[in-house]
Amino acid sequence: MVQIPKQTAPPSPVQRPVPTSADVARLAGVSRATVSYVLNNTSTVRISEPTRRRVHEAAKELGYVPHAAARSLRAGHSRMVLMPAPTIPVGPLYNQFFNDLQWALGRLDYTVVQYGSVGLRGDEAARAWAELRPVAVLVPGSGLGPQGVAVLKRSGARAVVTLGPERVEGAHALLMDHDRVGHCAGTHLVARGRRRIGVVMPGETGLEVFSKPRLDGVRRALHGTDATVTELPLAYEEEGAARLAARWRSLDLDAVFAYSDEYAMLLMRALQDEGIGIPDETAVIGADDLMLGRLLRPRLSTVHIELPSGRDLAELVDRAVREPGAVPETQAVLGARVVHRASS
Amino acid sequence: MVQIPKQTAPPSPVQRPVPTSADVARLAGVSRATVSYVLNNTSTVRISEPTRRRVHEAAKELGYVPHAAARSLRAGHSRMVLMPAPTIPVGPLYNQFFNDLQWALGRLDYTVVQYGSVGLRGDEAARAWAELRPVAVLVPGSGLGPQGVAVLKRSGARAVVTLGPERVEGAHALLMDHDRVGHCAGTHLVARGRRRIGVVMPGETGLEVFSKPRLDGVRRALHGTDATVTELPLAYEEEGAARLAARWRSLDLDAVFAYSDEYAMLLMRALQDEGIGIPDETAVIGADDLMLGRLLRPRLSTVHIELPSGRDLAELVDRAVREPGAVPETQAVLGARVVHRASS
DNA sequence: TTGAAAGCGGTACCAT
DNA sequence: ATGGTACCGCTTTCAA
Repeated sequence: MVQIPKQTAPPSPVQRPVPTSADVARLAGVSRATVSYVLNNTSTVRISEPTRRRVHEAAKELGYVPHAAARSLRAGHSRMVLMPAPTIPVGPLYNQFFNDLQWALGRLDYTVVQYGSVGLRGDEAARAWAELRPVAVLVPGSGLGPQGVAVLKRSGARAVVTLGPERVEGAHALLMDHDRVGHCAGTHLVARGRRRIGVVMPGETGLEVFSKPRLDGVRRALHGTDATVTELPLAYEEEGAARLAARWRSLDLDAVFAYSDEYAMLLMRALQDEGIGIPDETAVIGADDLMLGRLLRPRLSTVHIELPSGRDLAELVDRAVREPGAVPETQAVLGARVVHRASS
Repeated sequence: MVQIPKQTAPPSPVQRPVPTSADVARLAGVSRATVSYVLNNTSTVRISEPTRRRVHEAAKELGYVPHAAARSLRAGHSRMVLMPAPTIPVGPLYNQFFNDLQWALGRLDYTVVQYGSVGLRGDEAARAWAELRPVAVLVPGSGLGPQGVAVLKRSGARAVVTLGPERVEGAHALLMDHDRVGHCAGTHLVARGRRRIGVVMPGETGLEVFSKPRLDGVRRALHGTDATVTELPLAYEEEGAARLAARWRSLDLDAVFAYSDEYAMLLMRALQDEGIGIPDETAVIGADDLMLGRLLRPRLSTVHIELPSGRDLAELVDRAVREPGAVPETQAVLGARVVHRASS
């Protein structure tokens, strides 16, 4: 072999063309049809064993990999389930759910693809997704309107499922109404005799999708009682929490629903540093039932959120794909229950 | 194979066929070529304004959305950057990094797709990715071998970038060696006069990718000193932590590197419940520099990890795509530095 | 300014 | 048991 100093190395070492089934056919001395039959194990056609071997060998030698786009173009459909990748910080709860879902859909022979749609919103995004011709689209959060659903369906999506606060015309809906989370928390605090209830509203953008309904839920729980709600804007940083804690007594609250366990931890620490007794002076309850709540002292009361199982959702998707004409199902799937610990 | 007559009346509302550019052409009374010119704003060709309008109107009326697969099939390439979706629980650090990256690649007009490859491993997975003919593939973690890289390149990927502990032949490498994290922690603890150092090894499967190098890093830091390392297997649950804490004094350790801030919190709580003084009796240091560390008392020392900026990685990808022949770059990109707080 | 037609990589009919 | 070939939807010469 000739030694070539790396400096003079050609900028483009022969960029071999990507092998196609035609190349495999040529090398194996058969037709493209035969290659297709062999590599797909087509059962409607018999190929002799020697031929099969030659094809397989040729394919392996060339490093042949079929072209998914060409295949699905010809087939007129794909098994791709598309989900927009979340753009907001998303907790371990969702990650777990998503992994389950992915696994379950994989079992049903679907391919899950998370599509990064940064900067696109609403129907623009729907168009971008539609270009990929997914067989199903799962859309967390709100932001997809009936028009978006229509675009997707017209472009061949056999199932559109929203995972969010409200149903959208034409799409299946897994209602995940965070109102219920707030309602749980509110009901609990009232039942514990609390009357002046603060509700943390996180400052991070994008979280309003969750925080607003949770707040509304608290309000709903308090309806008909003499309890009051105070909104407490709070960024996820120590200083803000400290400032809030410093004026805490002037707020005259006897309880707070801290949006999530993480915000609860932030606030609890600030309150404790300020010498405010938990739960005596102020009860605190979080949400999400994360491990960290159990590690706080006092142990953090929380709202445990139950997401649908990945398997269930996968089955819904599969059903919808097989029966695209069916009336869209709508089911409330967000379970919420209080886990009472020491902080409330 | 049995032919299914298309006329079989579906129980569903008429499943209209997906509109194609031919449909648009027909409705607008022009050729498909013209449609393509208009919708793509092809600058090499002039189309009269009235025609443009008719085409746009027809497209809108039909709800036409171009078929990405057909397009890239014809074009011979795509702008898709593929990343396998992480299967292991991944922290806020990675999520942040990924969002940045996605945004930065979006700016460069790439489309980022996270591919759910559950159950596939190694070169099997590489094949599945290759079927999508992405222009670039970013692979976090180990698990992709030189063969996998070859498969991807042969199928047209112009850039393969690994984000992991070691470089892989043929691929660009962003070395994220967690050894350095452990090394930081170890060095710090030794400098603080600690000599009998425990290292938490998390029980969750999949985390060995990180925990092993971190352990090795601690070992490396202690090399040449008289300090000793003790591995401490620990699942992420209270009971395990309590059991570990119960036998803590018998372990005779004066410091512990707790793998991450979250494990540190778990362990710290258990140690404190056991009455073990932190940092006097045992120093504790975590990693990841999460907010929660600042909220613990004593405040948690930690190793701050610096991932490459999404923009940098995006630029690397773009460079690699434009210059596919270039020698693969290898750069260490994982920054680690101790944030000293009160727990050590 | 517009249209006809070739062809991207596969698949599945219909012959042979 | 195989091969020929017509598509799938789109872009892009080349001609008109």
